[in-house]
Amino acid sequence: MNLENTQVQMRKGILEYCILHIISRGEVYASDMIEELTVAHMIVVEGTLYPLLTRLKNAGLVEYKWVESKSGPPRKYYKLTEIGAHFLKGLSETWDELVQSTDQITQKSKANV
Amino acid sequence: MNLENTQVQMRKGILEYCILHIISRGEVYASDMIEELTVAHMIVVEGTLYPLLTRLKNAGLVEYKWVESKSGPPRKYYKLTEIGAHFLKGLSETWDELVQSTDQITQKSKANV
DNA sequence: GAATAGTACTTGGCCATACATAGTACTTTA
DNA sequence: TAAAGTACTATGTATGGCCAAGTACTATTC
Repeated sequence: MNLENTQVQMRKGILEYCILHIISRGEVYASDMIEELTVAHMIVVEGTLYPLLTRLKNAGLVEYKWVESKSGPPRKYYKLTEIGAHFLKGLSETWDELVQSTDQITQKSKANV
Repeated sequence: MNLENTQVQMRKGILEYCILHIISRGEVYASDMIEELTVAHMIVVEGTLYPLLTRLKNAGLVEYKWVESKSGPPRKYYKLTEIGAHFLKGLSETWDELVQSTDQITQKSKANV
């Protein structure tokens, strides 16, 4: 039980939420997502992202289309489905509640952080 | 992939953080913790909490003493060790950063939620 | 045009954790 | 002594992040 591992555990589920949000803002492919997550200091590697995207696809939350690239193989550009948009809404509420519950326990208030 | 399962995934790791916080505020035993978590709308069941406490104990983050009860078997009253207090501090920073990163991606600011 | 490098996506295995469920142990009460 | 309640323990399942290796396509270089 080390700090690094706990950080990994904390990311679970949250990553899915973040990915859906990124996709909801416009069509993107995997490398775009990794870059955006990295900018936000949420490190993600390919081996995490690609399986996640496949799960989202299989669950019908996202869909993609192949787009040819000038510099390499074609890319999968993702966008949300209606189901995905609905799911994301529910997830947002869950996240907000979770943050609120955690703040309550850790005795922080969102107002003065 | 349903909402309920994702909620479970979101809780992973965060629960450990909350438990350490609760213990840091004074000596408590398992039922106290479950009650406090329930009040904060973070549902936890015995099968989750007890193994977690055992992990924390084995990692040296918490210690306990047996206290006899007037109504039932003796209870384990937990408190943080020095290592645990230090660990909790690191976890707090991780959590704050994670919330911040997520807010950035979801385009919320903590100031006006 | 064959070899090399770069980009994008895929797959299999490992580990940690939440949860359900069943079980153990102790105390009080009838 | 049996029954009920409380506290803790143990086992098995499923999920998901991560590592590492691999596949496939394109462009570049000789």
